[in-house]
Amino acid sequence: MPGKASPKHVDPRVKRTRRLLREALVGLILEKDYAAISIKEITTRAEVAYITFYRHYESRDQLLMEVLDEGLADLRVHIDRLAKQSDEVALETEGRLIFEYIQQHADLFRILLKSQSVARIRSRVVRTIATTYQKSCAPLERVGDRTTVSLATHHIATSLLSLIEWWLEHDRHPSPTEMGKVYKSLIIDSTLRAVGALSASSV
Amino acid sequence: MPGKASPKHVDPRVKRTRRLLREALVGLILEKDYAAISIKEITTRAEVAYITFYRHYESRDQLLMEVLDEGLADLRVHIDRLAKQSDEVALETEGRLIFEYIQQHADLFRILLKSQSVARIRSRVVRTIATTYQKSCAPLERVGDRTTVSLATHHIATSLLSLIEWWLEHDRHPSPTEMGKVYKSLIIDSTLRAVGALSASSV
DNA sequence: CCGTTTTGTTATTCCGTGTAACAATCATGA
DNA sequence: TCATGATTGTTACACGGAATAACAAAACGG
Repeated sequence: MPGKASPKHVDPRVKRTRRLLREALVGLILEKDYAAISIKEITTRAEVAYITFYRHYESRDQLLMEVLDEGLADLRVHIDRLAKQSDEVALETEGRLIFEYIQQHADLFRILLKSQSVARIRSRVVRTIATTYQKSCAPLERVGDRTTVSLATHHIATSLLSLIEWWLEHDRHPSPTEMGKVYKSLIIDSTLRAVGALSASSV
Repeated sequence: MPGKASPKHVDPRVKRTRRLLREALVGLILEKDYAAISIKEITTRAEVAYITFYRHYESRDQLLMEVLDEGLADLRVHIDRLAKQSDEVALETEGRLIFEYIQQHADLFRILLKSQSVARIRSRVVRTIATTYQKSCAPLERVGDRTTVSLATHHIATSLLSLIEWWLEHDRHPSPTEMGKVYKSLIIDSTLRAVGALSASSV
């Protein structure tokens, strides 16, 4: 993680202010369209002076990034933990666990999907998920062709996000167990089979 | 198409103004971020008075809708024409034709994908494509389960958009012929196979 | 407790939105 | 062709948010 060094003891006022601003933004995103949220609205809800926002962030997007980075780091840990078991545990179970996790963190995912409307953030999330699968999915590692791997991981990442979006929009109707089956057959199995067919015919 | 009746003879000044505004927006979207485009910028480039914009559109998004509706109507005609041949022509060829079409209309698709950052517009585009496949894809019509069909068409639509995005970002590197193979195996074949497996196990 | 840092208050500048009134221009049919 | 209605341009205005500046008040940390 390239960036500024993280000092051990941050001023408690700074920690508090940043937390209040993050919480305010999260609340607002769940209530209304992200594009319609003003800095003033954020600071008012956070019970913080207007200028204080600019003392910590350059823009609304930067604050959103910080919020999502926290959530994605958590998600990544979760997926990585699952990936280590992927040889033993069936893919169907892996899928079920993913959707159970989403169910428990529905708010985070609503924010994540809502903020897909910000192009930069969307591509960042896609890249994060794609990288995770590239590292964790053994069959993909064995494919030599870089283009095919790029295509496949991109497809998996966007398809998974799309599937999650569809699920949340349908009030999480099919159970996580059923969604696990969908995840396995529609996303993972399908992609791996297609990758096999494509690398055989040398794309 | 529900809406206001379309009179045969529109005032030429109105036609001209709306065309100028559309062209100005298209040019601007190709140059910079959609969110950063102001009404003033649009009217200035269109060489039209500021207030004239509001005499024709309620918002920037509405103008963008009009731009995309034109392009999507064209695309839809193209896809429908392909669909009618889909029994005779192989899916691989259908995919090749789609990507050749995209290559010829790269600007339109760049705009379409860029404007995905507007949530409302994105879901509208997804719905349009999904509906097209629902009507034209024979194997999907035979599936009784409405949830599965909804899931499958949504998956096809978002996957296709995602694939197009990936392709344009990679400078249209694999040829349309190769992309046709990808389209067939990664999107259509995969989805249909998965749908078969899922409806068999009754999702 | 005192110096440092952070936060709050107030004011200011700039820019975009959206509306209104009136003048000028254009289109069209009698 | 020319009179009438519709469209466009010009100017002005109110409103709100973005972003910055200067100074006062409060809180931290040693």
